[in-house]
Amino acid sequence: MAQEKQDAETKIKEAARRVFLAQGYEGAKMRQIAEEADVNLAMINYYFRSKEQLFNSIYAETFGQFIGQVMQLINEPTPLEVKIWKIVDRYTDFLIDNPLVPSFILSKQRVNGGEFLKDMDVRGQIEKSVFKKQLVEEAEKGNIRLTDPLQVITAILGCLVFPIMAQQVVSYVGGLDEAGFREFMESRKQFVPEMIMAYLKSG
Amino acid sequence: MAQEKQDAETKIKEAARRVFLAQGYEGAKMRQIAEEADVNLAMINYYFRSKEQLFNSIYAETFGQFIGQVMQLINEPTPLEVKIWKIVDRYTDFLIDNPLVPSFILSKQRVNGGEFLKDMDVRGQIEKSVFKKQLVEEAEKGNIRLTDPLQVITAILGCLVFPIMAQQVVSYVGGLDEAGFREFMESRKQFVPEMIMAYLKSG
DNA sequence: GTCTATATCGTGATAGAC
DNA sequence: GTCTATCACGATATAGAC
Repeated sequence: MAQEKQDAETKIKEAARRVFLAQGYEGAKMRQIAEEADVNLAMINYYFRSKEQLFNSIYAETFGQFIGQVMQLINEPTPLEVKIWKIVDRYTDFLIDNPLVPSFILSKQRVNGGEFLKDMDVRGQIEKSVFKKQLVEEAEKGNIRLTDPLQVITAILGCLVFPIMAQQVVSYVGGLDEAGFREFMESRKQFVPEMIMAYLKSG
Repeated sequence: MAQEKQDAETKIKEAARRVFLAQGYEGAKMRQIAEEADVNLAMINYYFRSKEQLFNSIYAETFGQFIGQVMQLINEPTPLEVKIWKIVDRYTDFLIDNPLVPSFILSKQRVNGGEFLKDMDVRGQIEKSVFKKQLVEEAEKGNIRLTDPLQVITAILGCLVFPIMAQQVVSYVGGLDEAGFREFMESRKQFVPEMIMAYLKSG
């Protein structure tokens, strides 16, 4: 019951987000967005000048949320092992709720993804992140092995993002229905942290 | 110097493969394929009846190669640990040479990917694969912990496929140029097997 | 701000000569 | 088999009334 009567701009953005996420830039049609927003086609060009600008607006927002999510998790002031479990847990939930986000972000990535990254200073953020510091400090203390933080982060993200993007394949191979796939992702919340910690504590 | 003068059908297929891989189904234009194949636009419709049939032809071929690659690696009659190192090594090389294949395969996946999987009996192949047998047998012998093979395979694939798909992001965050990224993937050939083995031998 | 009507162009596909 | 010319359609975008 929040706001039955949204303004046109909001309705357009929400519809555009749905359509772009599902169909991609080329696959998305302005007509479909207009229809789903329950708005005239001309209205979209009134609020946003073009399809491309509409897309960029959606993309920047989605990308920002995504990166913000990762940054926040990485910088939480909890001990390393607890944090890894928490990152995986929260991030998995996010992906289950937003399964189309990864492919959406990666789709335009090779076109102009670099700009967004620079604008948000993603590199600096990660460079000075609590997570990276912890990996170095714990290694110096001899609690874990010394590793490239980028390898670790990429492993965590890949282990969670990939099955989401390849849900159909994973489900088919494992003979899983929709509930079965969710179970698979749930048990991944345990598998992935255990794997990461096993590696860090080995060698 | 193999075949300077290819027949039109082959030239079209090769051009279509390049364009579809780079642009996706919607983004690819028949005119561009024709130009890159150095062939008239009408020729494409002569050999393949429509854009969709051309795409399906390319997709089936690419998907088949990809799955074949995985199947072959998984079924090699080498001991488990050696095999894991080998799978990662070969598969990484394949991805470096074909970085666009994963997103291409996953792009149409939610549309009709299921059919291809059934046609190739991917599920049966994996079910009776040497790799799965080995995971079970080694666990029974007490050499490794008991795990869901699907979790392990998904981890390996995710750890390798994700950085390839997200090359721009990874490179940016790590401050890597193209050579640096290749190095990153090379060192991943060691990181990933060590991580998997550390997990299997732990617990 | 919101609508209808329309301009303009790019697309996949085909007809038909050679 | 290969070409040129063209159709038919759907796309984005805009003009202009209200």
